Amino acid sequence: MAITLNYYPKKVKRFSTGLGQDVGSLRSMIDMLQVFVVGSSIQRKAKAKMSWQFGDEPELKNSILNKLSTEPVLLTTDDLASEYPKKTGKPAVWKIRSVLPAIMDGQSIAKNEDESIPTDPSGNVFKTPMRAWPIRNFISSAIGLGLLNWNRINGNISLTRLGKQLAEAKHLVSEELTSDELTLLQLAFMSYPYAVAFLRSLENNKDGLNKFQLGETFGFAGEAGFTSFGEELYVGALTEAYESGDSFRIKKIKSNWESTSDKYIRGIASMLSKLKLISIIPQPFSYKNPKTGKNSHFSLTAYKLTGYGRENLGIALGRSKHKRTTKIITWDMLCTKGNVVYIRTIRALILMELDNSNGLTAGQIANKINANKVNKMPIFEGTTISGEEVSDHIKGLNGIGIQIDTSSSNKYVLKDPLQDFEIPITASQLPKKDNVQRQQDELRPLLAHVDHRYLQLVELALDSSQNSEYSMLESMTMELLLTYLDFDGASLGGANKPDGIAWDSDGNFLIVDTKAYDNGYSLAGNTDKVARYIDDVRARDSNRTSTWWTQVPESLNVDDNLSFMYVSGSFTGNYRKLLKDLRARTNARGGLTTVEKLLLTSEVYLTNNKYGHTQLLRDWTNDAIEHDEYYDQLVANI
DNA sequence: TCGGATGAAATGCGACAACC
DNA sequence: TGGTTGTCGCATTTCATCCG
Repeated sequence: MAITLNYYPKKVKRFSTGLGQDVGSLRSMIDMLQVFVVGSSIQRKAKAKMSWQFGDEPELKNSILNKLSTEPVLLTTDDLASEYPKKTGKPAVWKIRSVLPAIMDGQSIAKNEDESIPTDPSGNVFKTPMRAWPIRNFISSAIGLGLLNWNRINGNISLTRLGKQLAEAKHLVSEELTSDELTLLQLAFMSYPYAVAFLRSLENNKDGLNKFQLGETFGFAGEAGFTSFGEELYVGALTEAYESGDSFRIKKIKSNWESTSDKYIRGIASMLSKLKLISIIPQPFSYKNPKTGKNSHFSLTAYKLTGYGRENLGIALGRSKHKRTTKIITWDMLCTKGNVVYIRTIRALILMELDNSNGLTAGQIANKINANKVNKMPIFEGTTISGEEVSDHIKGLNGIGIQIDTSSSNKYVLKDPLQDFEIPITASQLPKKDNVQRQQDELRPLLAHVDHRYLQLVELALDSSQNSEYSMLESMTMELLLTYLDFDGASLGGANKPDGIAWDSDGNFLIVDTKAYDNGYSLAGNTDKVARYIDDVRARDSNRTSTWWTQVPESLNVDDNLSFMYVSGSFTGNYRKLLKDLRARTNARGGLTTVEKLLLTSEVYLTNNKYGHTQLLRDWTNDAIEHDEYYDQLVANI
């Protein structure tokens, strides 16, 4: 499924992705990408500047330098953009405490707090570093453009494949783009919904549109976070100022009368024009000149589609022979201000329902959302969605560049393929979600290599009604071990036999006991059984009732290399003492493994080459049994 | 103007009190 | 008494215009 609901146990770093207010220079954007390329010229420049400009935090500096030379380069927003706080009325601090300020210049000459001018080691004055906020906007836009990845769990930012291509393309130092860069960036922008929306608005306007006209339909128009001054107000005030000949007021209006949406549009326009997709033209407005009494005119900047723009729009919209581009949507783009979790969730669910259908009416979408399991979440606070609300949201989604058409039967149809994205929900927002789904949602984003059907283990481990001699929990657990974790062995089941046995080419032998209990598995009364199995395989006595041990290769040293493992959803009772007794009694390593731990260790095993059977068996038989005792460490290794 | 810059509002977060 | 909720003050994030 393209859109998934993921549950996060812990707080995740907040970072608003998709749009950027202050992004103008594409050269800075590309330079930023090169920071992620070990040994690139930009990296060398960054390191050189960090050597004298970095604040007095050697550990922080070394940590960043280390990350810069470790492939793949992974940096958090703090590593990339944090700054020393600015004091009101004083110049921004020129000392840096992150990497991007080292290569991204601000607009003014660096000043000390007392307004004196510092010099660099060569004795020259230098530009003050770009502030953290504009830098964050660059990162945010690069994520929206599919050039950078942002990992919500650990906050790491890394290059995408396209980002790497662009970072390694032929470069210039000036703002001018090489043809390689132009090609790659045009491709990126045609997957960037805002840019497509922008071009689409211009398509049928031969005379071009100014930022206010574009603002009427741009983004979630009119919402907080997408405010526009509006053409009427702006042009009206400017006409008045011109007619009264008030040049101070003219200047004031021109430089200050701009709101969020207007700013976004100017930024996107600036980039699209550098990509040759639009041209910038003057749009005249007439007024009566106060001195001459004749009609005169002033101009606003307007934007017009170029031939390249029309061509690329055709690619984005899948016209003629082209296939529609996949549009990049992030959860964070779906609302920026106010009750964001609620609104983003609703909008994401609308997209999800449309993505899963060939067309739905507003009422049908509302019904589906109201019936959705996540509707039990407190973030919905028991409210229900109406068809009218759905229609409003869809209008906004069209505004950010996702094309949702209305069919003749009043059905909404999603035209764009969407890149996979997630609806992230954190623990505090979901206190009462039932255990199974909650834990599955929590694990899902962590499991990149383990097949997600094994998430069923979570459900099976808690459902004691499923217990039988040949339980699903047992067979799935053994299937995981034998199919994915490179063990040989068998799923046995039945009386007087272990649930499962496994061994590997290193000579390790493992007895697996699984049991499903909704309230946790207690070892009390369940240790004798496993002790007997251990004795069985060591004794190899053919007179015993069960001779399951004949399946175990005789080459294995079951006296020294035998381990046992209990698998369940959770464990209760005084299991530490019972486990210790059992280990001593059998002289074997052994432990209790929750299905969560089983899945996480499996993921680590499949992810990390250095984590083999030795580490796997150690983790299955150690004393880290409760969630808090293993979770952080395992997740850190994924 | 372009390409960011900025003070302040909005929001999050830890700690500790208060309240079932 | 224990677990949840309220709140106070500080920290971080994001706005909404501002500006050299």
